[in-house]
Amino acid sequence: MNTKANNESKRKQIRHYTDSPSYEIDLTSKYCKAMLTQLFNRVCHELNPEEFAMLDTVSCNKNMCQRDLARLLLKDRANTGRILDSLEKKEYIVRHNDTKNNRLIRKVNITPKGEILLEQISQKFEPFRESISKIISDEDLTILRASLKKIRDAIKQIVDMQI
Amino acid sequence: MNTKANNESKRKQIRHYTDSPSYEIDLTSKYCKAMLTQLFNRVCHELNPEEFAMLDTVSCNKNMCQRDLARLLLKDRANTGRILDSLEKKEYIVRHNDTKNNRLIRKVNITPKGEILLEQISQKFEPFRESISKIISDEDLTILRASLKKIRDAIKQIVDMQI
DNA sequence: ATAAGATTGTTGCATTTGCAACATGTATTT
DNA sequence: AAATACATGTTGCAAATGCAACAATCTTAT
Repeated sequence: MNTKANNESKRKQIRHYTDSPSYEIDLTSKYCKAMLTQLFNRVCHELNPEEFAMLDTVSCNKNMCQRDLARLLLKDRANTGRILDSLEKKEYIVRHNDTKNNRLIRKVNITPKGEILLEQISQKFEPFRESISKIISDEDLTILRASLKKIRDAIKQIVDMQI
Repeated sequence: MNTKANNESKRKQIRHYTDSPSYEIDLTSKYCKAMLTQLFNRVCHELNPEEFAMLDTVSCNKNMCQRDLARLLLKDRANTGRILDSLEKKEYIVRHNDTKNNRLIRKVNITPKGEILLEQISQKFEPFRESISKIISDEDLTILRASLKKIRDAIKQIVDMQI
């Protein structure tokens, strides 16, 4: 084969990380995070974006234990517990002890107060959903989501998330 | 119009943040970061992923001042300076004082030692580039990148990044 | 001309995050 | 039965990050 010639040609033509999809995803994620931070600073003083994402996940997944929440959100158990502490203190969630495979766990559920807050915040997001639907077509959005999922699935098989 | 009936129907059907593209991008970015962290732990002890992204950006943008680098990488000036301190101490970059609009600035450039390291790391990334090209078609990758850029551009107009 | 404001980089501090160790209790193995 | 390994959640500490204040210098406004 042409491996040696290939290596020579590759040496000149570096593939930069900053041109990779991974980097663009990271960059875009930073933009999204900056937007969320500013939005919450202006509009919602009850939660920060991390607590909001956790509350939304709790709302979508009833009766889930902390570690499974951590796995969904890709956070470690320690910070998951701390965010839940904060949400519980503000009475947006409740925790109760339960068992899973005969092991003691803490299951989490959203309170009515939490549901109401989530609904209020969801309405404030409406303009952003609309603006995204204006700049990206439905078909492209479908492709975007599918591609992101493919990337996550591929990475899931390579690295161990050990949460 | 049907605004009131519309509101009623929306109240029941909450749009969850965890279903949004923004959330999926954030999640995927966490997967990518986890992969990078594990990869660097195994394979490269000279740099961490943040330093690597900075070095790659410096390599792609000769003679750039620190604040412009911060703007490209979406980091604040403080951390940009700290990462550059580390890279300079390891002799992968050099800084020299210069002026821009008659103001004193520090311009950054990669050293030959830095170029060599970057090339080595780039080659170790090859398997990942290949695996991504296997799971996502070229057309979908083009759409993915374009959509991400559209999202960044839209956010750029809404929020001030003040770096 | 003096004052106010802008640009660049650094420092210090508070918050967040990541990671390892621990406590507790359960399966599994020998 | 004892030992080992696993699952869940918590605690403590180190590292990373974000943010505001500062120093130095230049531009603009009054």
